[in-house]
Amino acid sequence: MPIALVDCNNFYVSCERVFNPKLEGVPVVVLSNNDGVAVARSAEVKALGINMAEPWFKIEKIAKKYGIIALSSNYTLYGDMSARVMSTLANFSPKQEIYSIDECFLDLSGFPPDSLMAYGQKIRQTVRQNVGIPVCVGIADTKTLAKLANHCAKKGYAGRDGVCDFGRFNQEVKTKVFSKIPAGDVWGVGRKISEKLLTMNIKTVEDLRTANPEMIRSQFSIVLSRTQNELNGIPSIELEDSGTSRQQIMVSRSFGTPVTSLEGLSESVAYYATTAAGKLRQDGSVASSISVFIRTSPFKNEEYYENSLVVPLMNPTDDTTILVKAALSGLKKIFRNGFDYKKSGVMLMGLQPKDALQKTLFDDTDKQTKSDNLMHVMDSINQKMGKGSLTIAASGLGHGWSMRRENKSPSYTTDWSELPVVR
DNA sequence: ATGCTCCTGCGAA
DNA sequence: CTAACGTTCGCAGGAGCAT
Repeated sequence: MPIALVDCNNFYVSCERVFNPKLEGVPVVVLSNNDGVAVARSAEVKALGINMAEPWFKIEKIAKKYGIIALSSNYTLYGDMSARVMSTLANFSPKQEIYSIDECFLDLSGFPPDSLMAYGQKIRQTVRQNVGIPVCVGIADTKTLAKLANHCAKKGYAGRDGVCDFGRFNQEVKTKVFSKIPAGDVWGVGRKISEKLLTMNIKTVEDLRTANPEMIRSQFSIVLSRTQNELNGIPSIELEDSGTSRQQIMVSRSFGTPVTSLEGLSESVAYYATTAAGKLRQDGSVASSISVFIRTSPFKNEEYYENSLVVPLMNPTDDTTILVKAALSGLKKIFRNGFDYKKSGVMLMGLQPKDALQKTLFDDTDKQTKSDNLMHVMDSINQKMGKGSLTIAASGLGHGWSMRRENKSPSYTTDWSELPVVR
């Protein structure tokens, strides 16, 4: 019955610290793409009152004063570190659900209940030793409670040394702990729902747990009902097998500098469609439609414009050239002159496994084989020579729109050419 | 009435 | 130099459409 939620502490910051010990003990933030907002903060930065998703230009003044080190995000590095953490954790349970880049659930059914604290410690020490990343462990009978236990472990509320097992608490102790935690800290309760809960005088986790279930179901949704069940120890969210492939692929970026022309937008859209098609082939899937969107900045005091369009594909495909053409045809229809565009993107939808693809009347086997060969060559060249070595002409070469990354660390684990030279 | 597909809103990391 | 505010994914529920 027990489930563990293992979550890496300040994951991106911790990744950077593994390779640069000078970052230890000093305030560090990692910024999002385009150096836009803070997406990871060290404990020292959190202590300064800097929030998640705080824009960098607002942090910058404080940063100078306190010597905050700001790093551009390096997703290649974090992805590789994540894979190492996850494979280490896989050894601790026959069933693992990788929930995000920095956390996973482990099924601990059948483990002796009184040994779980020690097991949690073992997990922490092993990950720290093998990968160098600090983690916290929360253990409870449902996924929602395991998340909450992890929250407690991180805050040091209850539990010791980064591990918290609710199985050791009786209801009285749980009530005491739950009464101190805001309802908004519960997994599945975001800004909107916690605001609405507050108007009903539901402030804490304990308030939510003991609220009238019929009222929760009628005033909110089936999702919050399940969350409430889980807070009461009734499992209502299944542990999923990782390995089920995703249902959509999204590639979008904000621009470093605004784009006004159709040509500029076309380059970006072609580039994103190319990237998305690569991911699609990696998954071994084909897409049956592609959606394209563009938008201006929602923050500027100018007229806002955003639009999107879904372009259906006659035959589901993983061919870059077809996907790029479709995306560009959609872009042409939604483009309006006279705007400063700040972002564009592409989404592949209706994904299905390529091998299960139904043959249609329009199928041309010879053409299909040629396309597959071309895509294979494209993928292997990009694999050998580095991402973006070979793209289609429509994506251009200048990339004046591409994002800012002023302070990126080297891709230590995945790119030889970025390793520092040692003499 | 019933069953779809599409779109939007919300949440999470 | 100024201005500058992320990305990707799943799910639920309602709208709109066809039958």
